[in-house]
Amino acid sequence: MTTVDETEKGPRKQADRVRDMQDRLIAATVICLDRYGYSGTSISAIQDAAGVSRGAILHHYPSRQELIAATAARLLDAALRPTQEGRPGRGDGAKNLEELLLFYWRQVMNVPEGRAFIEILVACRTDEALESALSDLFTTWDAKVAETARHRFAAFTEDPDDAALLWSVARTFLRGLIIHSRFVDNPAHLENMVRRFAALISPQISLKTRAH
Amino acid sequence: MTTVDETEKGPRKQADRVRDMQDRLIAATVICLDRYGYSGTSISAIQDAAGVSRGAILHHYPSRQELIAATAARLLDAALRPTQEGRPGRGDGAKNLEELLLFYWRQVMNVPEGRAFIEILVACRTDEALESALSDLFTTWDAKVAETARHRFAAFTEDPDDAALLWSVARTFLRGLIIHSRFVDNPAHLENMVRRFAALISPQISLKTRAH
DNA sequence: GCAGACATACCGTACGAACGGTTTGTTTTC
DNA sequence: GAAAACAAACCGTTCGTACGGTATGTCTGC
Repeated sequence: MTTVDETEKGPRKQADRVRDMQDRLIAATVICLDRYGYSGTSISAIQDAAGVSRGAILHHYPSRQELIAATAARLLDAALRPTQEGRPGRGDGAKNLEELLLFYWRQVMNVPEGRAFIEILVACRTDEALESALSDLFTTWDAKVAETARHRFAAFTEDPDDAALLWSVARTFLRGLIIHSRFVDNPAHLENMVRRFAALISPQISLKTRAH
Repeated sequence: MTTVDETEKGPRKQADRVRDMQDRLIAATVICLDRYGYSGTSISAIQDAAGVSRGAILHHYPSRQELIAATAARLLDAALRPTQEGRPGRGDGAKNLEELLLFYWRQVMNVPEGRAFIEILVACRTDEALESALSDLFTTWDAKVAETARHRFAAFTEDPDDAALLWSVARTFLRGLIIHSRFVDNPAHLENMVRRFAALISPQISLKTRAH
């Protein structure tokens, strides 16, 4: 009778409970990083945002740093997907580079997940322990994105790696744009900068038509 | 006899003492921001880096935040100068855009002052008080830089503001490159990205020959 | 020109708050 | 009933800030 699936509430399987709790914790961490920054993302803040007790957090992640690292891993994994498979009806699978960059700006970078990840990246620069815990993840992720870019984009130069290089330049620009927001009061101006950058890069790269 | 200027040591004038102390405090703050990040730049850390007492810091700057704000103001003021007047023999007054961007990357952005300023910018996103204390400074500084860019650069479009827009795009990219460093182990690759970006933007902009 | 009043720069300590992490206790699942 | 999941009280440390006291510089009246 315990194996009967109740759709009401209170998941009974332990594996589900663990997954749900960890999802809640990571989601709360993302929200805190976006709202309060890296230093403001204390265990107490995460506790309040997730609506759980202090012990629950430390049970799944023995230290604050491991929770942050797990959050970074999940964010990287999630950011990998819209590149590989265009999510239907969400704006990816754009026909030109301006549409694609605007999609990335609106749906990947300038969202809580993107801003939270930048907080982690900036913190890694001065946090030795966090950096060493994530550096391997970063390099492999970057290589994976480069490989995807090689398949998806075509550059007008002979160098096959140029498309990947240009795509990393584009991501770098979009990340810088998050920081540049402090100088600009009007969000529309930021999108104009995206469009201007797209105009810069468009003559040098072209979207491959989806083959499959 | 008190008006006789001694060049030996021990500044007697109080105004000199104040200036020297504030210089030391701001320099120490820059070092701490670069090394330990925003959250790690505590009063204790600044105290150790400057080699002064705790009370001396709080005397000149009644709170940690005001010291950070004063540091931001000084960094912005210092960053304004190499654009207006090419410092002799330091690499500015470059002949093409690639040289100029590499100069900015090596001598302005990827230095303790540049990295420290990014820490402040990122902190402003989530620190309401710091943001409101600096937002006016940021907008006026950005406008000043744009004005300088309008005079220094010439864009190949009819829009006179396009040069300023492109220059802000370039600065945004260089700032993003500081963050992108986490993904790259080889610093030479970062300079390659600068060169690739310079190649993107070079056909669209041209350096005005210094008239004066 | 100097003595005393005043203002400013600087120092050391103390206190409240918040943090990360541990320990102990309770509930749920198998 | 044993182990895992969760809750809550607790501890040591560190932070920012405030305050009392001291040294140094500056001004004023005679």
